Amino acid sequence: MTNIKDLAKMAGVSVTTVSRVLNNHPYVSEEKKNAVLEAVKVSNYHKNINAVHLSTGKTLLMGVVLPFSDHPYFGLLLKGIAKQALEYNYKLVLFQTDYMESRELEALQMLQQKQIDSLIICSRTCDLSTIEEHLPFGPIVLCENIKGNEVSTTFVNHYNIFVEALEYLYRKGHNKIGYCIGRRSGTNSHEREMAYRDFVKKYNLLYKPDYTLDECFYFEDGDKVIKQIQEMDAPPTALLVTSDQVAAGIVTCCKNRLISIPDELAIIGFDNQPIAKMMNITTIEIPLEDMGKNLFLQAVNGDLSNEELPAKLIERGTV
Amino acid sequence: MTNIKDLAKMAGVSVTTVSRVLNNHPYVSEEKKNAVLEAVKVSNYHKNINAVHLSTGKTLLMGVVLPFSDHPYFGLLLKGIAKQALEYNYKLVLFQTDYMESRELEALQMLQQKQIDSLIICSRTCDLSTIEEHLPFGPIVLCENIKGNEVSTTFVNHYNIFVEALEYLYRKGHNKIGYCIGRRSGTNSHEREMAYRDFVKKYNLLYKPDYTLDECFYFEDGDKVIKQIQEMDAPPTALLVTSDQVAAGIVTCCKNRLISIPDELAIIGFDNQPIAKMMNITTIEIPLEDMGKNLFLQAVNGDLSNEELPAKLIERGTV
DNA sequence: TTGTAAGCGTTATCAA
DNA sequence: TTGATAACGCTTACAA
Repeated sequence: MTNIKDLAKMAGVSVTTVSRVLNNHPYVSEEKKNAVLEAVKVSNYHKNINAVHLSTGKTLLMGVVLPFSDHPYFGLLLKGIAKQALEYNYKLVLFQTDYMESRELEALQMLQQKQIDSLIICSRTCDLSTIEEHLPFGPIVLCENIKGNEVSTTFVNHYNIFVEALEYLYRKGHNKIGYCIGRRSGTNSHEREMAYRDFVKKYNLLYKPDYTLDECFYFEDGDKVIKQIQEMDAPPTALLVTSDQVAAGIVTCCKNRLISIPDELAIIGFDNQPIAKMMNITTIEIPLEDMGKNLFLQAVNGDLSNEELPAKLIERGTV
Repeated sequence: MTNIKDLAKMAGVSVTTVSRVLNNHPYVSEEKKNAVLEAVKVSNYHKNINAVHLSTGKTLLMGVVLPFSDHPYFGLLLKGIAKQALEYNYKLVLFQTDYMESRELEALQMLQQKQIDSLIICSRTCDLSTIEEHLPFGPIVLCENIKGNEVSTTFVNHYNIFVEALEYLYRKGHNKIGYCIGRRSGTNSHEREMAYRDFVKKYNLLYKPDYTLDECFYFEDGDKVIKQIQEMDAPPTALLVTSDQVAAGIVTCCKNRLISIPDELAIIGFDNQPIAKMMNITTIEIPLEDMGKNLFLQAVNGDLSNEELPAKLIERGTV
């Protein structure tokens, strides 16, 4: 495998000159430049990027931590990140964690080892303190509502969104409202629970623990939700579903079982994914792609900021 | 940032000894080992992995090229790859191409530059000759039915699968059969078209170009399919749909429009994703996760092989 | 069991 | 405009 030294010999110049040509630096005569370029061509030369990294201390690699790569929520977020990455000439290193802390630690370790320049954590399992410990090694940005810390964040306000959606359902006459989430832990889930509890308190409703349905990630989980609801003696009349896929699954299942929507059960989805539009599902639009873009920018620039992006209720046919 | 030299000084040993300790090599006295470990701890030392890469010529990084990261087909494939990667202590570098050749070339370039050790291309846009040109720089494996070449491949036989499915529908009394695919180009699509044409010829059926519906990727594309079908003067009575998501979208759309399945329209999906089970869709099971695993193994080991994995018809309620 | 020193392939500093 | 040469931080013969 030819290297820069070989090129220098072939072109009859110094390695410095070769490096200059390779990196488009000024102060190289046209003549020598062509000689180098010619040598590159005939030798089929390619830079060893690892040497570049070692020398420059940069990798143009950004890590992205997410629990599942096969979920549309993260798919969309990733899309936004990837778009910016392309523009900035960065490559992405994916860490699919399945919510296992050990996988997150691997990503943090790669940051320490300078294998990646910075890290975006789309959904976190490890402690915030663990994150902070790794901050000296490079920018880490989070996708959750945390402010005034050392970490940059981009997020939507899930508390406000939840309150807004609950109030909307309440105005429509519902007072038995349940909600579906992915996992119970995590900042987002915590915010939602707070919102729900505050809502229940405000209107003097009964707080029922089983109105909170967890482990709802995919379309097919809709089945499970309906099953669980039907076993209750006082099932909710409306459901806040934090994923359009799950909402779509619920709607489908209801059609199969001849449960009328929204009469017997009202549904509000989340994200405003294409599937929600197709199935005419009322949903909360989350600007996932924009969030991805913003996360990337925070990560490359390494500047500390906490940015809230707006969400919006989209009224359709399931409420 | 402390380096191996600093550690050596701190522990009162040579850099070699430090390196030995760091890599668990034998022939280090317990005493010196502890001294080094202590130095590592107090200095909060972390290897610069780029130096390791430069020195060893390896990166433990594998590239994965796929068109969309937000599609369940590739999600499942990726899952299989990721599982093996974990076991082999490899990290994955993701290249989301949106079927743009330039993105594929970026991946190939990273292979040339030794930034990744090997490359898995889940779906290809560039020429096979382009792939072959890059083979000297590291293993490249493909997920399509190509044999006897320089490249390793793992695939299912889409020709046979299609024939089998078409025959099955024919036996069930269908002779106006259409099919939905993603893109028209690519080895898989080509195989399917061949199978379809051969089937049509075998049974002396009329070949109708508009029975081939392309750009079907997601659930929401089901709508489009039904719309297109309904505009035909002689619409197909059965559809082979190369993605369970799209099949599910079609089934959903049919329910909305009171088109009876399978009486008015029979559907066969592909992949046997969870959504197919939930919606009781007859489908062809493709061992995507296993394929992912196999692709990874071929890529790490760098041995040349072409492996066909079996697919299986799963009879459910849509035919 | 330990250490010296020569790579690995770049970039960057400095002098010419 | 050019070129020596010293980093960058690690691994690994080879010698002791």
